Amino acid sequence: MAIFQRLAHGPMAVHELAALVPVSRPAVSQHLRVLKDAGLIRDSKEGTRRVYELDAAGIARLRAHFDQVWDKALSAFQSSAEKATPQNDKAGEKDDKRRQKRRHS
Amino acid sequence: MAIFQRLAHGPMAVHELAALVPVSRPAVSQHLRVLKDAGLIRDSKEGTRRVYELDAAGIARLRAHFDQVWDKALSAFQSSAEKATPQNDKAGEKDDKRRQKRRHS
DNA sequence: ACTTACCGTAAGCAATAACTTACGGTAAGT
DNA sequence: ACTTACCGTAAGTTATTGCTTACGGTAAGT
Repeated sequence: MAIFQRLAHGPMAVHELAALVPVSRPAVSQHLRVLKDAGLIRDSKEGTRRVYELDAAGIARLRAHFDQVWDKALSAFQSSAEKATPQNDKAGEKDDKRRQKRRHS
Repeated sequence: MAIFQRLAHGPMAVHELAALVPVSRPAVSQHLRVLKDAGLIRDSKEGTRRVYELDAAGIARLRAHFDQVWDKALSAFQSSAEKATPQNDKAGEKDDKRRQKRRHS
């Protein structure tokens, strides 16, 4: 996470990243590897260095996945809440705006 | 996660939940404890049973936190990407990058 | 060509997380 | 009162994660 947040400030090489976190350089490489496998970052060779940067598409994808989880949880929650108290289901519609889905690019 | 998603289908008692996941009942209890400490679920005594259900406010709170992370990452990424390609980057890019070779650390 | 700078991967180890069994405790049925 | 059903917690074990050191490999400077 700390590594990910650091990359949000701009592309960086591995040894620069390693200087900013309290772990060794190979450890940073390993973190970068899982982030890359997850599609959240990309890398490019630049001389003997290897520069990593965020991958906006991958981040958007993960974000959409989480949004789906939250939406499903919240909508199912309120439908079951209505079923539990069938007499007041009119009072349960107060959060219309929260159900409004976020628009992605 | 599997336990959380199950609770999205409606409130449930512990032993019911345990029947749906491939772990023992105490393990489910421990997971529920973590989720409760995180404010994502609530529990209510119902006879000898204990029924758990999602906590909409806690979920919304976590969702907001994640949204903030994504927003920060994507916006920072965009600004740095614009700065990296103000016009055509073939001309001066190599020089610029090489210049900060071992300035740090 | 050799040396330097950077990097990824493998192997081994320590810390942590996740699970199981065992136990005790409360509420309801008989 | 006893029994049954349900549950949380503690203790101990196993699996997973996260890190370090060690090594080899490529690109650039000399």
